[in-house]
Amino acid sequence: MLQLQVIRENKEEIIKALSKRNLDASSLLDNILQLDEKRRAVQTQLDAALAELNSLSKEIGMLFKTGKAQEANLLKEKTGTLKEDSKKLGEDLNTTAEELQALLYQIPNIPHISVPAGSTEDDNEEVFKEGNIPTLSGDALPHWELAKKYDIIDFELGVKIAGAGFPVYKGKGARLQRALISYFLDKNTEAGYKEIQVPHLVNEASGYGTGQLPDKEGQMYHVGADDLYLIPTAEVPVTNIFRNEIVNQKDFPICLTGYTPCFRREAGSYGAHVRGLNRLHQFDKVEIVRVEHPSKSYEALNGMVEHVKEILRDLKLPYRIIRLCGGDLGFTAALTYDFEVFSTAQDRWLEISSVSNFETYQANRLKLRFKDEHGKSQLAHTLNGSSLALPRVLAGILENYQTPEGIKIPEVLIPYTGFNMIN
RNA sequence: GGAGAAAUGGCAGAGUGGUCGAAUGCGGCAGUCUUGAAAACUGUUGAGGGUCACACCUCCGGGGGUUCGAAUCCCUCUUUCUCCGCCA
Repeated sequence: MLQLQVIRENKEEIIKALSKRNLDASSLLDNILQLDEKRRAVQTQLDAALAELNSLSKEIGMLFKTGKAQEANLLKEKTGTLKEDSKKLGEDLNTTAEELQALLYQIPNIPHISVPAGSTEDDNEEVFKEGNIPTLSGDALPHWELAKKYDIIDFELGVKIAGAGFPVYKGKGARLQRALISYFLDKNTEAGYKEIQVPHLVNEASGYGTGQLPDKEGQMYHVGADDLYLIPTAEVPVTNIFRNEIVNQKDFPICLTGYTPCFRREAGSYGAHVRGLNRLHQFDKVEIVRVEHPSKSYEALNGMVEHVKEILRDLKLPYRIIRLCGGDLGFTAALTYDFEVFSTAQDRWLEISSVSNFETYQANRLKLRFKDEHGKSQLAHTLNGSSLALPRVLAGILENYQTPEGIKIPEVLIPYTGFNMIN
């Protein structure tokens, strides 16, 4: 959420920046500024009424204390209309503030200066590419065929138990997945991220804190009886650790990593591109989250990008990094780098990580602040990234590491799997 | 699930209708002293709105009510603790 004060002072710049998202925010911002002005005017009136009421009350108290009950009772009568007024003003203030809030929730984050203009993923900018794309024999299979061939992932069984998009991992498939999780967590821990385990269901306030609500309401599974949401990413519970917190500046950088399953309804996305592990309702992910001083957040973002690179180098997977264009950029992000692994057998790139800086957008919703050197509280910056999303890494490994004899296991994973071949 | 108790500032903990945004202790910050540190002493130290700056307003778990006046009384929700039951 953008800060009102920033909107007040930079309306034109914001409109211009948001046009990169193909959004014309001018009338929205005008409405906001108008409501903001109204809100402050009503607040001023209410404050004045309350101030008078307060001083009358004090006076009455004094009069009673000194035994002048008659005078006190006279004053009492004067409070009636003041109370009525302040009640009305209070109601007016509440509705105005709510309307204002609802509008503020509709504005996405301002794209970073480096974000390219554009409307679809075709306008994203490739910024880095590394790794060798293996040449596979002609009978190379996509991962869903390999999964069947070696009996390591059972999609049909998942359908029986839950539905499409809930695969069952079996035997060496399950073990490989667990190995990846452990490896990622170890790698992140070595890089200074503190491992934590968090709830997999979150309340509404948390959903608003990181911006999934109200923007992506329909994308999350909702448990109606308890009014909780299944997390679509660990970002939500992990970042919400800091909701309503004022952290110590000395604690920066705050670096956390956590493994969670992720649940996404993925309403409306069906078709050939979602076969196999490509798009699931439930999948595993290891996430890294950082809370940073505003002056350090882009340095931190680059650090996170380098970290994910290193993991992919370790796994010897061919990948590229793209900078998302304005049209593809997530609602809450200022700048996002996506990592994509080339899946040889499918002949396409699969997104396996998304690393973003949210600047103060989430922090403003979360009320996540820190005390600066002058003792003033300021909004912190939040960042996060996947390191990594499991299914597509798994797909990439299965497809790129397949041989006529079976699927080889990347060397760094062998200590975790205990085997070096799926056959 | 049943019965009871509680929720106050970073933490601990007072405060049962008026001058309480809130005693006191610890912690934090600044200073004095010291070669330096510790100790001791002194001062300072919640958040938000509002203002050029003041004034002023709001907040004692959330919401509502009583009252001229609520941290304090009432209702309700949530959470925590104790006991009982059940249970991975």
